[in-house]
Amino acid sequence: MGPGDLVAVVVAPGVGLGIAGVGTGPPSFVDAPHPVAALATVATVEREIGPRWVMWSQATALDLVRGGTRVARSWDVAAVHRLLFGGWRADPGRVWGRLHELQTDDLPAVGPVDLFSHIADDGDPEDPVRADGYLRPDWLAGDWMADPARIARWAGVLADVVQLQRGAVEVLAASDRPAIVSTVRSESAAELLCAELTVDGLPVDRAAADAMVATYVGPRPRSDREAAELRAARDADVLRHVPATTAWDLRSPGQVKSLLRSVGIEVPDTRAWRLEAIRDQHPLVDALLTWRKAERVLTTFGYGWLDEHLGDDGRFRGEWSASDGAAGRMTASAGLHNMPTDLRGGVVAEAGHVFVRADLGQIEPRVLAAVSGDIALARATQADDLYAPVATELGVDRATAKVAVLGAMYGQTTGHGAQALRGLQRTYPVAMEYLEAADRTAQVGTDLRTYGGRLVRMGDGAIGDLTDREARSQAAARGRYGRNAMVQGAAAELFKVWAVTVRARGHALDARIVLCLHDELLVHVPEEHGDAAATMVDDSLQEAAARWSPMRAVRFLAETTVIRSWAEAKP
DNA sequence: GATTTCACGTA
DNA sequence: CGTACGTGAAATCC
Repeated sequence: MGPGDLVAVVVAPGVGLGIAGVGTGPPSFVDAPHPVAALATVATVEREIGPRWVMWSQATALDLVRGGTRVARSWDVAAVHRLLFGGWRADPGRVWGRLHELQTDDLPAVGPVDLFSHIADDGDPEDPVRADGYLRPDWLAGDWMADPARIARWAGVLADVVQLQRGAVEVLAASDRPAIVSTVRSESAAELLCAELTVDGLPVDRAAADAMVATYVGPRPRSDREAAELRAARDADVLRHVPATTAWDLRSPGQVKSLLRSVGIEVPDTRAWRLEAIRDQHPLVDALLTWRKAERVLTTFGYGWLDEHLGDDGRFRGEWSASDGAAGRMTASAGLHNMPTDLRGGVVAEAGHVFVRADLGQIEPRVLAAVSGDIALARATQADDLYAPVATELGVDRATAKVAVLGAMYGQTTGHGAQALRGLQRTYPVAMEYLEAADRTAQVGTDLRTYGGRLVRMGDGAIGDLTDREARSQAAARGRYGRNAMVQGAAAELFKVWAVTVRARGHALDARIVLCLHDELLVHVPEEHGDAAATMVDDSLQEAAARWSPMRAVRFLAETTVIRSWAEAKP
């Protein structure tokens, strides 16, 4: 065994490990009932050899990290499955079935009688593979942990699966997506990073966070009764603008609409941007908008939110996914990705530490230049502000150029951007044709594949009975979805290469990524290494771009600052 | 009780 | 009739 060789590992907490070299011999069981002792084996192999660990999914990485063992490299079977076949579900039964070209729409399940019961009963129960070729549902449900022989066998199944995946990746690489080979590595490492983010959490200063919340909803109520009184007082602040003849519920959009009608304001809905436009029309509107802001903080990002997710160790925790949605972006729960910017003052580096905060500048148009191979647009990426040269080329002002470029990537076809769009088609025909080809492909329901090789499935939409108008509208929506997924997806791929490069290079400085936000990284580092870490983050972007980008000529840049609180970042 | 709608936060 | 996501409360559907 040598560095980078594939080694399959399965973790049965409290029982032991199954380990199998891929293509190098029979699987084995490591008997170590104590979780730390079990994982010490992984740690030793990691240190002495440094293989690429094959895992079924991020769940294994979580087991390892929670046991105090972190590994550098992996092959995450679930992540690779999502790349190859799209969608989100990537449990072992589905992965196995798909690789063996079995029907996976309705997988056999454990439990009461089902269509497969007659098959499930025959064959050797110690064989994870049934007579019909599917994996045994009881094994999938956890019976693989029943004894050492099964655990070892389960590692063997994983090793077989990765051989098949490797074959599928090579076929795809040889046909039209050479980048898939490196995407497999970066997406797998992103799963490791997500496991670490989930376990480590984000540094949040409880007192500072409480103070941020207090500016919107006042100090923490001392009792439920006080909370109810404060709530009533906030409601009354809005309702004093109307006669007290009706008991309006401000939390009900329907009633708010009626409430507005009672003062002569007619709106199709009560969304904030719509009310913002008529803020001066009646004092009620202004009061309502202020109330909404406080209500949002109170219900979603208030004291309850902090109590639920902020640990006594000063770390705020959510669960992280490395590739969600159509485009394969990272997602996080517990509101980590939609925390209002106004509350970022609660995110504070620990004593003796600082944050390095870095965000990619104008990532989507730069990525578009790269994946489409548009030489003219690549030339524009040389500028710090890409929209400036685009505006010059088009003979329009910067704002118009920006709206046009964003509109092209999002599929906007109306409004002021429409005129400039024709200029874009003249000046950057390769990039625009790339977007339009994606649009056309998606419109007819054909699957797409991003530059990095992720399958974007288009087949899921309902076809049903539609009027011509509805059908056209749905086709157009699919077109926008498809063209955006190609850009957003490629941007997510580059972002993850950057993030996992920072993860790897950061070790020497004790720098840890604590937040990923689509185009932004927050890195926590001992303060004496702050400047060095900032340089490392910038260097990592150049390294990532060199590895990822199909075009050397495309320039990527990050704005990087050393800060103590996330609020110090420019908005 | 589960699902959908509306609303709003981030990129 | 630009995109993607997560969350909470009310409305709606079993």
